[in-house]
Amino acid sequence: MMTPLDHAESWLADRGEKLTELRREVLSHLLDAHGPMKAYELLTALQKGRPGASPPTVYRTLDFLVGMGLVHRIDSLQSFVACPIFHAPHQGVMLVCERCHGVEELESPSWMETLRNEVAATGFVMNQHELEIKGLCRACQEATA
Amino acid sequence: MMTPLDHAESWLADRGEKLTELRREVLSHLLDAHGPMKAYELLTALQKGRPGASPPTVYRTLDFLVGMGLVHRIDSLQSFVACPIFHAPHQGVMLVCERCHGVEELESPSWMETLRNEVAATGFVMNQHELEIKGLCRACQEATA
DNA sequence: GGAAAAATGTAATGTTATTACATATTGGCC
DNA sequence: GGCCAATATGTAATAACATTACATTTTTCC
Repeated sequence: MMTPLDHAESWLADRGEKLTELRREVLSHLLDAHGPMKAYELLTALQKGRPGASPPTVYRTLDFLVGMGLVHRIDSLQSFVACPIFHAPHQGVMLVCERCHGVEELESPSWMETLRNEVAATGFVMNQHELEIKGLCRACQEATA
Repeated sequence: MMTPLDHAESWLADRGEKLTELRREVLSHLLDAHGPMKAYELLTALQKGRPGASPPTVYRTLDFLVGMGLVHRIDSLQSFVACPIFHAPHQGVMLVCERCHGVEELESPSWMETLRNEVAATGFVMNQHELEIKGLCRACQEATA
């Protein structure tokens, strides 16, 4: 049985990087959360087993994981979420629920190419396709109704 | 000649709100900047003529202007930009240059409806259509090349 | 002109993120 | 094994961003 952490490890190995113990812990917390976590929430969690953990500990590790595509930063929530689909490079679209702050990730939807073309028509070149779309997830629509 | 500030004033009047002196100053600074400004940059600018200005002064005013659609918050830059098109309600797409941090606003592009429909197909309802797309603006592409 | 609502002032604090430098760990090479 | 360089982590301080709570002033409207 291949766990998400195992996947992450081989994903990194393919790129010449290592899943160190610290990185493993951080990613593990994010995976367990099943949703976005704040940097300082992660810090508190880390400090349970690692008394010396400090902000740079967390931010450096997050920078690495985000750079490798294992974690996404959600700007509008100032939070971080484990990427559920890191078996391949992908273009993520984040659906951010404004009520519960849950995040669903849509992989490479069909309109991405249209979007890219129309943006390019203005002379602007998209680098990064992490779009955040805000709204209400299904559960919160039902709860609100 | 109808200045942007005059437009803003009548836009607010139509909605039963006022462009007070403080709001006018903040919006004026944002318009002059021709690009995104940080909250504390605005604060420093305000303090020139208003010694008592403090963080709440700025954040409250920005909240108001954002709420009225005269200003957009750019989450990825933690900055605020005057909206160039507040003559009508619109769906903004922000093209954020990763090099110069300039922001161009695209009004209601044609793929918006497709996007909305495809997102809706997942059970998620979009509330707010302020998308941020990161990349390189034309000028920075040329400078880099 | 007086009460209620809206806007602004003021002080303190909370939250998020970075800088700069020290130490430890790993991996290659002889 | 012993050394060097590169990578990773530890540590202290501080910078940058944002909110809370409450006081005061200004405006609105009867």
